[in-house]
Parts: sequence; structure tokens; C-alpha cells
Amino acid sequence: MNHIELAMKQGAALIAAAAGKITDKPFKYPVMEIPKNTAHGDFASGFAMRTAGELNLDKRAFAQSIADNIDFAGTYYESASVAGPGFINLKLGNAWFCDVLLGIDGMGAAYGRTASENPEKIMVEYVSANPTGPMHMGNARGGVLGDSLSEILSWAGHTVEREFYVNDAGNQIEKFAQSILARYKQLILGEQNVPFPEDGYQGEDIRTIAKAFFDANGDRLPCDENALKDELGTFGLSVNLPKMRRDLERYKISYDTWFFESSLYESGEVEETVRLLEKSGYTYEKEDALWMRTTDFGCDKDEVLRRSNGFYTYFAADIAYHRNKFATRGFDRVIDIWGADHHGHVLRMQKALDAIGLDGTNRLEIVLMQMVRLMSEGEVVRMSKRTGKAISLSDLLDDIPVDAARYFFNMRASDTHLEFDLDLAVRQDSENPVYYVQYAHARLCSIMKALEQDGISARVRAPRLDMLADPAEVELIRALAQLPEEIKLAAASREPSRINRYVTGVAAAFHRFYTDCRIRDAGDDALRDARIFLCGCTATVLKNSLTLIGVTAPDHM
RNA sequence: GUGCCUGUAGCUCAGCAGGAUAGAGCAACUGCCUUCUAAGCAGUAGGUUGGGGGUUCGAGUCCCUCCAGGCACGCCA
Repeated sequence: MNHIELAMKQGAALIAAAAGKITDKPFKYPVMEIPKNTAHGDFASGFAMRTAGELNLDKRAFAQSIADNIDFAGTYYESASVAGPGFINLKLGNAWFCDVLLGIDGMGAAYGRTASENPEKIMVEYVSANPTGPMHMGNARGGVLGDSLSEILSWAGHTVEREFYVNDAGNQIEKFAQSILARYKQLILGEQNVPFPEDGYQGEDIRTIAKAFFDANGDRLPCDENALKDELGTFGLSVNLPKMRRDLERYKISYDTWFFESSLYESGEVEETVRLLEKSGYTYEKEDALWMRTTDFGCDKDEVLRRSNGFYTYFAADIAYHRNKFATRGFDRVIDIWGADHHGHVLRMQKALDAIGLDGTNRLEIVLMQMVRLMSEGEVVRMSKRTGKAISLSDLLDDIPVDAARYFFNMRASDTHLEFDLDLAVRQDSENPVYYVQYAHARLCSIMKALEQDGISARVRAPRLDMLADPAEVELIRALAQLPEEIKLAAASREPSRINRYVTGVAAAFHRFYTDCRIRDAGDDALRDARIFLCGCTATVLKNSLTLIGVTAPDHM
């Protein structure tokens, strides 16, 4: 149990015990909260206000009698007071703050990790961009979100696997192959002599792939164009997939598994899954197509599983894919990160899994991610000035440091639109928020180095931590204590952006401490050493927090 | 038309399960470096939490309604 939980549990028990002395009536166990303004106390409870009504008591008077009846012996608390309409405020003694720091020092790089009360085997699937072209800003945001969330879930005590679903089957890939074939033929027969498919991929990258194939294989015409098309599709994937992997790795995003949609067709799982759905009784045939009666589950309309031309839909393959995740690979929970434009797909996916007995409603979670708007000079940027095309992930990384990109993409809750200020992200100055946090860490390292140059060890033995009583010191320790709790909350709410906000708060608390409290010239060696110890703990918390969101903690700037 | 998301300071956004005086950053203004990194700190100013109603000791938070913006509604993925 972390120190926040410990303090809350003790506080609740104290209030419950004191209330028990006043009334025999049963009551709900008190809820503790951290007041916004810590001048009110370290922890507070609205228990008296909630309960006084049922007992026909005056709120403040009831709160006061509870406060008067608390016995603090054997706890971290030392006093209680009543304020406002009837809050009971509890004040922690010194021992709690000392224990927080000793705990951080003891756990080091593992500080913030907790065991889950209910550990699960979780798959997080993210990005899963079509391998038919460059990745865009939505993929970039999804990548950061998925990667950070996976890390956070793992720190919160779950077993996590990260997966990229490669859509290498179906219509998009067919169009991709046809587009490459057309470019290849144009290369040989002349652009005006070969029509380009109307809904083909227009991008320059398709020409590059066709050219690369031509350079390697020369003129293969005339031939069986269908076979050549398939070969070109495969060739195209062999170019694009490693490139995606490289771009993602450059972005510090890696996966445990790359799962190929085509494997579901090869193994017969798509067919098998559709058969199961038919057996469930929720399907019917209409105009030669096989439909699923998703309206039975509250969806707007029924969905096609197998088209009249005999091909399965993406929906059918996706059901088979998720069946594979749950039934074949045994995940307790699957979290998919999707663009918000796919939200219509959520309910029917969950319900389709319900229909085959896999409880998608409770075990498949979709984190929907709103759009990214790139801004520059106060205007929305739709295209890259250099290429004239939509800005790709690799374009972005050419311009913006990975740390800044990762920090920016994780600044907002996933379900809000993200405004990404390109000018701000490239700035190497204080206006860029990522530097505010990194600077705090660099400052800490610099202090340690300066001290060691003066022959003062940064490894303090038996520090007098009770000497840390300056308000700036107390606030800093309070912030440091919050990390394990913050990770749990971020994990439970599937909201990695909480960590950005948290780490900014820690940096702010540290900068205030740095301004208010001298370290080397503390005026007292014991106080100096206690502050050095506090600095060490702060560096640990900053580094661990930044690690969670994939941002580096530099030693100097 | 139906469904989902959003609306909080000039701008970008926090606000956990309803709590005390609605908070940060940027922009503006004023101070602070002979002293461990000023990429920092402190202060001033800035608000009808989109409008209206309801629930209650208490609403930015929950419910209803209206307004505004985004997205989705294919035998596409």
C-alpha cells in the first residue's frame, strides 16, 4: 500500500472510531479526500456533513465532537480541526513525510509500481495503421497514447502485451496492389497509355514502390497481370511495413506482436467465427449476402458479414480477430485505441463478441481518440509546406524532437481534440512546456554534480528528514508521495495524460523549493544532507514519471 | 434526421467519485541573478464554468431542455 492510501485508510478509521463513540447508528464508512488547498489540512472528510442530516445533528457541532474524540495514538496523524460547513481536517505528523522519502529512496527506479488488487492479462492494440501509405497525425497520437497507457497499466500491476494489427487483407490492400500495378505499367508503357484506378492511392510513395520493383525486376510485361498484381502487393508491404516499424521505433514505440489480418483467413478463423455467429441465431441471408442482426443488440442497423460476392467484410474479420485475442490467446481484457471516427464500430464489435459468448461488453474496451489539429502561426496546417502533402509521422519527427512530440501528444485527454502547436514544439526555450519538466531534472543533476565537486556526497546516510519543515519542502514531499496513486488513477481511467499534468506539478514544486531553500549553503550540515536526500527522491520521481510517457530525463541542458 | 464527443480567463486546457476562495501554461504588466542552471521564482490583472430549469446542506461536476462546434451513420476499412 502506498503512503497516500495508508494515510487515507488511517484517517477514515480515526473518524469512524470517533463517530462510533458518539452514535450507535450505523453509517457509511467515511471517504477521505485531499483538499485543494492544503492549508486546510493534509486530508479531509465531508463525513459529518453527509451524516449529520440522518442523525438530526448540527453539521459543525457533529464534526467538532468527532474531532474532539479522535485518538491519534499509533497513527501518522497528530491533530484534527473543523472548518467551513463541517469539514473534518486531519493534519499529518512528521513521520509520514519521512516515510514517504525513505520509501522512494528504497524503491528507486521502481517507485510508482504497485501490485493490482485485480491483476489482469491485458492486450493493448494501437496505431494499426493501414500499411498502404505513410502514417498520419492520428497514428502519431494513437502511438503515444497506446504506448504510454501500456506502460502505465504495467506499472499498475497488470500483465500487458502491445500489438499492431496489420490490415494486409481485404479491399484496401487490393486497391494498394492495383495502384502499384498501374504505376508499374505506366513506367513501362507511358503514363498516358495506362489508366490509373479511379479510387487508387494517388501518393508519390506508390510510384516509388513501383520504381523499386522495376529496378529489381525489370520489364515483366506481358504476363498474368493478376499474379503480378498480387506479387506487387506483397512487394509493397515488404517496403512499407519495415518503414512503419522504423518510424515507430524512432518514436520509441515498439510492439510485442505484429498480427497479420491475412493469418485469420489462412487459419480459417474468419470462416469459423462466422459459422459460430450463424449458430448463435443472429444472422440471416438477404440478397445473397450474410447479415448479422445487430439491431437486436441496440445498434442502428444490421451489418453485413459476407458480401454477395462471397468475400467477408472487415467487420467479420475483426470479430474473428477479437475472438482470437480472447479465446485463443486468453486475454482477460483487450483495450483498442481507435480514432473517434470509428466510434460507430464500438457497440457492434462488443455485441458481436457477446453473441459468441465472449462478453465483449465488459472485456473489450475501446479508447476513442479525437482528432489532432496541427497549428502554425495561429492557423490550421493541412499540408506540409515542403511536400505539399498531408504531414506524415516521419515528416513530423524530422522537424520536432521526439521528446517534444511525445509530450505534446500526451498533453490532452484522449477524448478531447488536440491542438498541436508546431511552432511551440520546436522552440528550445521556456515557452515549450516539455522543457519546464526536463529542466527540473537537469537542475537536480547539476546540483549533485556541483556538490560532489565540493567533496560533498550525494549519497546521504541516515538523513535527518524531520528537519524538512519549510513549506516548499513539505509541498514537494506531498507531490512526490502522489506518484503511485497517480499511476493507479491514470491506469484505471485509461488516461495517460494525467501523468503529464502530474509531472508538471512535481517540477513546479521542485522549482519553488530550489528558489526558497538553499542546499549547499543550508547553514547546517544535517539540513543540507536532508535536502540532498530530498533532491535525490525528486530526481527519481521525475525520471520515473517521464519514463512512463516515453520522454527522457536529461542530466544537463 | 439519429447517435457519440466537446463548450471553463484574450489563447490552449485542468478540475479524480458532487465539497471550502473554479486552477495551470501562454500572451500582458511589475519585481528577483557578485550566491547550487533565470529553460527559474514571486506578484498584478484577467471568469455570468454556452443559456435556462431541476436534484441537495452544497453543482464546473449529476438529470432535463435549448444553443453552438466536431465526428459517424456503405455489401468501405
